Amino acid sequence: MKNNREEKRADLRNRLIAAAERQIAEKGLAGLKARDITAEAGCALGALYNAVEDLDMLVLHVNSRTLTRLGKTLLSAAEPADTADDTMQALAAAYVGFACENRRLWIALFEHRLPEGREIPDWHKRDHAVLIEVIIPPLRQLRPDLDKTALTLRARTTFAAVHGVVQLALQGKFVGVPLDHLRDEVAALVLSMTRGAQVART
Amino acid sequence: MKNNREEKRADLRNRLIAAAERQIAEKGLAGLKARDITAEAGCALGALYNAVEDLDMLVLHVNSRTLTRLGKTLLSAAEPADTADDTMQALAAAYVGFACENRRLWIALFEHRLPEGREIPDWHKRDHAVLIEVIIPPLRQLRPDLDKTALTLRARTTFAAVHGVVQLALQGKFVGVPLDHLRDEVAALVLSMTRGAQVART
DNA sequence: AGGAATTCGTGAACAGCGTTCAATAGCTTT
DNA sequence: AAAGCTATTGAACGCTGTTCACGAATTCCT
Repeated sequence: MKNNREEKRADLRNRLIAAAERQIAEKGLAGLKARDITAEAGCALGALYNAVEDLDMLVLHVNSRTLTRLGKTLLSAAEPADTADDTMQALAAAYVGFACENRRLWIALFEHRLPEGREIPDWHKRDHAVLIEVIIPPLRQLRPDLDKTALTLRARTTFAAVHGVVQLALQGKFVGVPLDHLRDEVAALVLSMTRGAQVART
Repeated sequence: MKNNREEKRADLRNRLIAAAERQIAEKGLAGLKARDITAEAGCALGALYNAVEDLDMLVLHVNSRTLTRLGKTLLSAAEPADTADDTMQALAAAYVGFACENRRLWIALFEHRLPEGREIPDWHKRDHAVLIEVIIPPLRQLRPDLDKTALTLRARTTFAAVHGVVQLALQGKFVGVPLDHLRDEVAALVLSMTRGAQVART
């Protein structure tokens, strides 16, 4: 029975990730403490470092989970729409909705940073990709003149633009848009980007 | 001679802010340590807490300095241009330039967060205002239909959109635009926003 | 000018943090 | 059933920001 061993190991790992996720959702990334996590997961402090390399890596696992949920939300939001404009709007609206409903977890997604010199592991990078991939199909309709790499580049820019508005608003950074206007402003931004894309062709 | 007292006090304060600024520029916000700052400023550890409320507040002072420099950069970039489109492009380009040349200090501007429940003091909020104010004149030309509050709102959105692209690129967040395409992509975004604004009127 | 009063700088001490590690307990294999 | 290996434990470590009693310096008052 080697299964039992790996089973328990994976179980503890999941309990730790779940506890960390719950605590980030409750108190934010800055309020995440190793001792609280292990207490909630029902293990000793040191066990965390056997199940997972680091606290940072634990956060990355939580973030991957959040990204998976966000990806599903975006994919199902993109489906029913017909025109590229509508799809863009639906994606942006879904993004705003997810960020508002999962505020602290969403903030952790972009607030967290590895200590200088450490590289983000590939398995986590892959989970980010969906954010860009969902934008490419509608963007291709709007900009049939762009080739694949230019399209990817523009998709990143488009994502980042919407993301910036949401981020400054959600972290209450004073220069950010007030929360009750966030949806409308994002919609206006996306509209001007899609309209502008069709006119500009740059 | 009350002057001497306040003079020395202000001098130490400035040395502390300068040391913190230099160290953020060198090692980033995460590498900022109270002991290193006081060592560089030439005072004891405890003196920091007499000159300044907190490490957080020291960072805010550094950020205010950065914002003042950024504000000047933007103001002088906006001046010579004639059309609103050009002004917008000049502002965005100046913003990108400043962020790239003052990378760590610029990142600290948006990475730093006060512990939950603490409010950003007014003197620091005021220093943020310039980021929005420079956008309003050209935006008013593009959108003469909007009233003052709607204009402010749209200015925040416009800023946040550009900001988002720069931020994700500069912190190397993988979904971000590669640094060597940043200038072009921001220019393209601004173009589609200005063109889109003139067409959309929303 | 000189003593009193107030303020300031000092650095050891404290509490809290992430992380490590020798010892212990528990499972797996022979 | 015993040996061998791995996982778990929690005390201990080093580093953090912050505090505070003490001594030095400066200002104020007469």
